[in-house]
Amino acid sequence: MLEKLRIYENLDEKKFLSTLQSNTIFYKNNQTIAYSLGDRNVIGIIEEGSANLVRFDYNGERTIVEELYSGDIFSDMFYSSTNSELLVIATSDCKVTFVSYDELINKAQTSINALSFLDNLISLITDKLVKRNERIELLTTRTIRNKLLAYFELQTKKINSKSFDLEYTYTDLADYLAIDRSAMMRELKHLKEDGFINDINRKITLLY
Amino acid sequence: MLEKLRIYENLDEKKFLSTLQSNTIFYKNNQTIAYSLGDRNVIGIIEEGSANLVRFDYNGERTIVEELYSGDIFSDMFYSSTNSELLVIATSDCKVTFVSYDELINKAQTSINALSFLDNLISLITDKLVKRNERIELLTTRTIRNKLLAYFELQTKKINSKSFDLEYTYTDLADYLAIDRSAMMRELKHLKEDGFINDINRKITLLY
DNA sequence: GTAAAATTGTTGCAAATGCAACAGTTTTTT
DNA sequence: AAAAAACTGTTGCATTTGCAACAATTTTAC
Repeated sequence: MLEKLRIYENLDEKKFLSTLQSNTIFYKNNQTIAYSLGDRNVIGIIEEGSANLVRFDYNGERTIVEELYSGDIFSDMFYSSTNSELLVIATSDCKVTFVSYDELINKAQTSINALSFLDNLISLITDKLVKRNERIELLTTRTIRNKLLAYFELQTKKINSKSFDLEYTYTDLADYLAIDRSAMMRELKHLKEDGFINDINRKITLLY
Repeated sequence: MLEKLRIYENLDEKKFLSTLQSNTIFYKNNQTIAYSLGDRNVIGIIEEGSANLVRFDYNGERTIVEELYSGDIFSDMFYSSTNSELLVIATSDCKVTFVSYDELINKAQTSINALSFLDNLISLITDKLVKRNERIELLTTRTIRNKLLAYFELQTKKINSKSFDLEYTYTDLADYLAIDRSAMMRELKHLKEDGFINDINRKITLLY
């Protein structure tokens, strides 16, 4: 039995979805999830599986903007339309439900389920905002060393321990911190040499 | 007569605020706006005036995280509590109203005003998210030249014109892009020399 | 309207960073 | 089980960037 998704907390999911004109679609791995159906204000919910929100630069280069897992939501509402083209691409077979935000607001007047959904929606959006604020805090430090240390400190603070397992590959971490991978590896070596950290296969320990 | 703030759109502000235990406080310029009153989930609304959300690093250095103007909202909900200390400091005499998010959700079941407020709240939060996404897009480009061009392109796309007036001082722009100011000035000169841009006191024009 | 503070514009220099390239390892695919 | 792909680890080198410092200009405060 699957755990209840955060977006459906405190509400009767079946009843709620039946009152809206929601639609649920299954996608195969690597398929593009077409969610920008002309009209804005549609919210996609990853019910099962995972997907990536990716951006294609003018020169065709691909960047992962956000990794989406079961329970995550995505929407055009969160991205400026002036930016480069964004696509959501399944990274595994997945099940996605779409609901209309406008309809949701209408229904919230009469449906306690819709109101709870709205509450959960705010919680998920503020979570995204928190994550973005964290990332900006990392990106605005000026040196690779500081970026790494800030990232490591953030992780250790989150789990309240001096050690943690890297959730990214080094390649992806370099991407997340927007730095050159080889330069990052070099700095990582310096941090070890200078006794700031320990790194035993993917487990980072802060030594200060 | 003041224009209606976005957060109060489609609702009777007076009636709405009277149903909640909201409180409105006046602050003098440079005063600290204490909003983190132990309990989380309080939303502050800048009714009049302006303020800065600032962070103090471990070494005491001050960074402006967000500039708040009339109509903007702020809340602990949007920031990870593991981060450094955040303060809201008035940058002019201002009037701030605080409402409890939890109370708001409760009231939304019965009050159409509260529901509209919730709708507006989502709109303002997603706006913040859009802005953060934009900033991250700029911060993840690798060179000063690309940061500047990306910023300039974003501005021109927004107003659909090749020219625009800088909304920041150069000092602040360097801060926003997280680059050294003097290095930015140097690169700006190169961009002019190479015919990419024109800069006639604060008015930037893209020449491509 | 004058003084003080902030911003702009510039430069030399040292340090940090990105780039390119490649070998070794691990993971994924077929 | 073999082949392909992705990731890790490393280095030399050129370039970019940050830092420090200062004069000139503009803005703000009293």
